[in-house]
Amino acid sequence: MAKKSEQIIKNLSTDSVIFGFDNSELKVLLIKLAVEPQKGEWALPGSNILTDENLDVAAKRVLKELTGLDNVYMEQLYTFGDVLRFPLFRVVTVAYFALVKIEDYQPEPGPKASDAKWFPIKKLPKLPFDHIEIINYALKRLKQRVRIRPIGFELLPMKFTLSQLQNLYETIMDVEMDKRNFRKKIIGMNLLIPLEKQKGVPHRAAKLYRFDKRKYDSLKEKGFNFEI
Amino acid sequence: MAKKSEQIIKNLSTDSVIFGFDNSELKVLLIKLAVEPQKGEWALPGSNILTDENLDVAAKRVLKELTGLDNVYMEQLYTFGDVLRFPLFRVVTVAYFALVKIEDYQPEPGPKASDAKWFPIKKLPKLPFDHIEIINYALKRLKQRVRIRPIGFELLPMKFTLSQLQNLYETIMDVEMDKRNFRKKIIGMNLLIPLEKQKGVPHRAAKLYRFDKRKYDSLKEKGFNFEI
DNA sequence: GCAAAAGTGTTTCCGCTACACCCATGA
DNA sequence: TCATGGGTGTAGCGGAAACACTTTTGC
Repeated sequence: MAKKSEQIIKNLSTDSVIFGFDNSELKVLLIKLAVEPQKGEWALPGSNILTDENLDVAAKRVLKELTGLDNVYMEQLYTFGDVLRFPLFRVVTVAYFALVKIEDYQPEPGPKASDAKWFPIKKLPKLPFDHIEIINYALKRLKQRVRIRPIGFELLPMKFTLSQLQNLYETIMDVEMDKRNFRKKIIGMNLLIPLEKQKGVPHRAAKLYRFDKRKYDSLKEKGFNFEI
Repeated sequence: MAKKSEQIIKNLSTDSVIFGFDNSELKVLLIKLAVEPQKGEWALPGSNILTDENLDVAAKRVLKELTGLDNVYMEQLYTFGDVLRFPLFRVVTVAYFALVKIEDYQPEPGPKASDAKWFPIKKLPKLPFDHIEIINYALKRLKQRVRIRPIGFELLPMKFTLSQLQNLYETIMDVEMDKRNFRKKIIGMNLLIPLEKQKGVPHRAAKLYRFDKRKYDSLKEKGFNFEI
């Protein structure tokens, strides 16, 4: 008999849009469904919520179970509940979005997924249910968030160059930026800690930086606004 | 026997934070619960969602049933699902926030509510469950939204003066603004249509305006950003 | 005529934009 | 030595902020 802790809420699920960035493209992590219906189709990682499990916890658990990912930036996105979104019965899904340092992570599908793979946001496969709508909503949210909160760093390796950072912003926001102005602005915020230089690149080595989260947190309390 | 359309989803509900503005204070509409548990307590209007009813539709229906309100600005806020938020069993609630022209509305409690009343946001009664948390979240969202989308107008009468508008912004955002700068900015957006003057006020009569929604919608398509 | 709110311009300042060339490194 | 990206400063413009007095109206 199932323990109480493994009872699921029948009409509720969680789905996550996981973004990664590989220095040139924004990507989304999808899993190949291993169970009917829709077996074999690529979809957002998602599953049911347990009756004694908080929503955020459920989202994290599902992510871990299906993709192996742990300890990533996650934020509740929106709740999608169209009556017809799931064909068999009514399922309302609380969607989350997650940001992953793509280099740190090699997809490892869990037991309920037969595969897990990064897809460029511009070349997504056909997706079941309303998953494409959820991804589009997440992308819209990401574009907004990245401008006003320093969450872009969640998509970069711990140590990154200013060019990588600029490239990230340009890709997500789909604009071109002036290199000097971008650097002035970022450096002016005093939230980056300069580190050593790159090595082994076939051009002048760039300085590496890391994001000073502690400083940001304390500035934020004093009303500082991150904005690019 | 209940029609299929009246089956409820047991573990899901919707709650709404309804804001109103009476020219000096921001207020929230609460209802007095008419059924156990918590009978007699003031709370956010909320109820179950039906199995064949979209979330937005449910939120609107519940609002109408409990408060008589119809045709108001509504937006999904966040989904609150703490395991312990409801004492009897697990209930996840999809919260909405609504903006109401307070002058147009005299509270009329529906059959499931024994009373409905506006409370100043700074003088709320003790609320059950996590309702205070939901209100605080809604307030935070309102403060953000009002700066970047012209939804403040939803809180004012159709015809309003610039001072009323400024007062609304000052109250919501909890700041003081310079009258001349405020007027320059607002008028400069060209989104207000000047109307006749006030009558019967014990001081110089102010010009009334109304918000040009059509114009805003077409500007928005061209990429215009409302921002105060 | 007085109280109360409406209405109105100008100056200053700061941040955003535009813009082009030299440097370091590995191949 | 060449290809590739790294790194740097300044001038001009425009929008934001600061600031105070006159006007209209009802009582």
